[in-house]
Amino acid sequence: MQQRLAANRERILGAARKLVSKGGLREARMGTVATEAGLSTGALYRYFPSKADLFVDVLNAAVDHEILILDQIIEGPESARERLRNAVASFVRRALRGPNLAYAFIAEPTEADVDAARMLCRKQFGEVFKRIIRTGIANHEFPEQDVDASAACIVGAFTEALVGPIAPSTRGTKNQDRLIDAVSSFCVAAVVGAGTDA
Amino acid sequence: MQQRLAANRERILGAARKLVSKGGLREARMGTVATEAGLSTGALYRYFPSKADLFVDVLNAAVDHEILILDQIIEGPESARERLRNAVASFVRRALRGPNLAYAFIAEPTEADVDAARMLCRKQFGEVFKRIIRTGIANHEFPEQDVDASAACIVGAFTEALVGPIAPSTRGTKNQDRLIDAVSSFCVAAVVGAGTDA
DNA sequence: CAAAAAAGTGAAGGCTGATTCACTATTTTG
DNA sequence: CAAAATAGTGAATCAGCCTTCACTTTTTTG
Repeated sequence: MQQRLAANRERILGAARKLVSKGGLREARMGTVATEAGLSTGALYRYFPSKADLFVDVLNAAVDHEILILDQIIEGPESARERLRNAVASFVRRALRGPNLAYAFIAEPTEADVDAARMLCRKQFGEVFKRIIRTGIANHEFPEQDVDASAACIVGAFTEALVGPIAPSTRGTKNQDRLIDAVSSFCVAAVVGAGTDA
Repeated sequence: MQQRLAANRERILGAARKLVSKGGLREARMGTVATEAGLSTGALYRYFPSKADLFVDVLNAAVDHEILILDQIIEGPESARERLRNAVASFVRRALRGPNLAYAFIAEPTEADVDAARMLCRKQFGEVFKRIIRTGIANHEFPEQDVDASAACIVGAFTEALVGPIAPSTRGTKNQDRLIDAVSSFCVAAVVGAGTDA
């Protein structure tokens, strides 16, 4: 019975995740989540106090997972340049593969409450990249640069390349690999060469 | 009397612009626009068939203006690298100065209708950057690269650096200049060095 | 097993905000 | 100037959705 409850909670989160990854927050209705989870709308409110709470949970779970993976890459033994490249490539690859959850999510503002959480998540991603950049500067792989700005640019760059309207079509594994490579090359080159031009 | 009408239309557009640049689309209500313009809500609908139409007009006007400026820079006589740098710097500078209209705008999705327009605008910006990149590749200033991806990355990068939550605080002219420089250096370095790392 | 507690239901309520419309005010026209 | 046309008003309407709640069903407890 405890199990039933826990299972329900999971089913709700799963349903919410699924809906977001399909149509974005914009199209995620509480009613649909309920149906998808096999419950009534009212029941949702025994598990989550509000829509915002539910989706903030979904968001955080997804992002935490992603951050964990990035952290591992960042901690690796390779050169900073290599780690930076891997981090970006990994993020992009995962975004293209899996049902693009965190990604559509990260790019799409909505109600103020969820939005606050979203911003925090982007900041978290930024922090990860700041870390590698600092490391690289410390051991002279990268030139001195505005770390905050560079991190913001990196996050912005791959986000736009992934979900933005400018994004090239990502049909086919061939194109995906090409995109992964293009985006990570872009970011690496930017960080390696930043400041050069000042 | 024709004048009165034209003037009203302008006042409405102006009010809408003002509200968006202050609080974003999210907080722009038709009623507020009306008040701000010195009219009643009903009157707005004699000038624009719907909220979406009104704001699409506002968006397009702002973006057209911006594109025009970018185009001029792109057409200039400098090296491709120089023009790229100038284009990015100009965009960022203008965004930081003026009431950040197009910018908050470009970054913030809403109803499907307006959103479609927003995506088109981003695409337009992308096109401009593709153009310089192609030029630079043609005369061997830049290495071969995925032009679509690079353009997407550029637009994403400066957008995030400007309005994203990662964006460093831009209080003070000093910081602003620093940011302008950091972002344009980042983009130039990326394009100049892209592909190097493949 | 009966009573109490907990979980679940889904239609009704409420809120926010765009859009409409019956009406008034102003302007044009003959 | 009277009549017709056009502009403008703003309260009422409508729509979408989240949230609540009076009630039913299931589970726990003594």
